Amino acid sequence: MRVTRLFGKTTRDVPAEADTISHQLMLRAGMINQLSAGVYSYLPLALRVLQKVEAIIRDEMNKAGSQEVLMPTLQPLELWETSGRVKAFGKGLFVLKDRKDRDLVLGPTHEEVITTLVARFVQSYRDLPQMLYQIQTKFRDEPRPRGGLLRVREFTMKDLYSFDVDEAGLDKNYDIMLNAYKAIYERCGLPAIMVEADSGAIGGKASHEFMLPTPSGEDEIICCSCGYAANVEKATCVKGVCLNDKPEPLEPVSTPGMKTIEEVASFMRSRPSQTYKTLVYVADNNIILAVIRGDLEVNEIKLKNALKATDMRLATEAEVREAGLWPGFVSPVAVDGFKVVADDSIDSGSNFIAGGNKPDTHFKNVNYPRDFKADIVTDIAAARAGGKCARCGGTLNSQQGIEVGHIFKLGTFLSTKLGANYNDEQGQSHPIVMGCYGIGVGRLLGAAIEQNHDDKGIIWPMPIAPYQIALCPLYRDGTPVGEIAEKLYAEFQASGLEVLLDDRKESPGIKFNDADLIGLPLRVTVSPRTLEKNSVEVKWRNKKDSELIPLDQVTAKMVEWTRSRPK
RNA sequence: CGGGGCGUAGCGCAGCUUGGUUAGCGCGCAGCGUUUGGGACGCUGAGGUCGGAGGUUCAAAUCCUCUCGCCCCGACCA
Repeated sequence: MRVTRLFGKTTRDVPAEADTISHQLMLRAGMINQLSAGVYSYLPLALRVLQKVEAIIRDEMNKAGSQEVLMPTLQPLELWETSGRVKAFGKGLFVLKDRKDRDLVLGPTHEEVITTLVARFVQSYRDLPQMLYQIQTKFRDEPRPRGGLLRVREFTMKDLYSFDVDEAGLDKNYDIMLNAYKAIYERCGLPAIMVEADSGAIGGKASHEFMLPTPSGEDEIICCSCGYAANVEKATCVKGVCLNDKPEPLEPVSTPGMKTIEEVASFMRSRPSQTYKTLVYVADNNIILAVIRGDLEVNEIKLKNALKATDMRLATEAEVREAGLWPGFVSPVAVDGFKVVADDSIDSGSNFIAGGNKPDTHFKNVNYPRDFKADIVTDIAAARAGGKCARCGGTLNSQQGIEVGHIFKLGTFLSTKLGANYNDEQGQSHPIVMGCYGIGVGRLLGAAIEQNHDDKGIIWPMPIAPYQIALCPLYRDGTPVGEIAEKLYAEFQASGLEVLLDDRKESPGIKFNDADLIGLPLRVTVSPRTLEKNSVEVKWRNKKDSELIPLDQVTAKMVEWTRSRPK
């Protein structure tokens, strides 16, 4: 492609709407254009990247034994009512009416459609297992699209679904997919970390996310040198054991004005880890108490899952008072009528300090289960960097990342609802066991740039770069620069290289800056200076130095370099 | 949904407080000339319903009301 013909223009100024680096660079490089909030056009440079990523995905999906299909974007709302997921998606569903006033949704995902499809064509265990995928546009009315391509309302997604006769089959296919995913990111030149993930209220028994580590990512990953890695939403850590003396009698203590754990602990000459913290939440319109050791924090996602709540938030101070509780002195002791969820740290010691459930009062020597009851005791604590790894005891680290893939073991809840069953050898009917596996292709593009850029622009990994080589002739009248550049351009293309020829009559500065901005992995400069030595200058985008390569060797070298270098 | 900000040429912005000629500037764009290894320069030129509607006024980019859109923080995000 010639730059003079390429649709899209680079700009020097950063468009005001862009805050995120990848967003800014894509706009400046002329790759995308915003039509409305979270809705973008992809210009040729961006589309080439998307297509390269898709080609890698297709190859890996096919190799894994799955088949490609294409399902409708327009889906009857009724189907979603049958699956019971209208509420789960809530306002995220784009709903519209057709001319006959029937409700339709723009598909935010395709579990419902594919399960219906599979129910139609699978009757017997002989028809299983099956893996089907598509690469298709999804619509989700996000409350707040942001970060350019990182969170949008219309996006391309690869979604694959597995169908098996039993859990063992699912486990096997899940493993196959997990390895295919690793291969995809590897081949894209984008090292992703696989982490344990929360599967949400609807998810099945296991779920993993693939994260591209980058400081600007909005997800936090907790990881350990032993290989443990989990989304902070899901991560666990060792809570340790505290003083475990003989239980003393429960005793109220006057603690005037002391509301925080720190105040109370220091007043009582104790430590936060010797206290209980009690938080008040509203879950599906009911007041609930969450109890946890004072030195730990509640992980609200774990709490929400423990309660199987669809909606949960901290209670306001007014709601706390209205419930007859005293902010700062709330306690599971001497209280009645609330559901209590306790972290399993509550019995990691003895003689804890807890709220008194009346003003300016705490209890000391609180012991579980002697002094209070909990309806649920489970892990609701937030893991954090610096904590101890539950697997190996090592110290946990944390890093930020962008979620670029998510796989779930769904189980049978959808096949049961939608009637996707098979008959076994005995003629008995069973629900099909499902898994689903998604990659956000557009987000991967944004995340790739977040991870691979410098102050000059994008630095594409070779496998997904829109072109492999930027060919920059520095024209000067009376020199053969133009002629030789054209010859190289033809030669490169004939050798199967993807090359972008900057045939503009612009100054070297403009060409170099634009080349850096667009970020093709290799730059080949032809100038009077290099021709004096019968050579061209070749430079890697991610390296400082360049080298001169003789004209008669450069094509062969480029073929070699575009194949062998990972970046 | 709560909080904050912004809509003026393709892009980045000024002008608005205190209403008053043909609404400016930089980049980009078109033409001509001089330049050419890290965003050159000169001259000439094109390009605007000032987001939209209504109102106040002799007069509105500017004041008032309503409305639409976009961005950021939070909530939310199977």
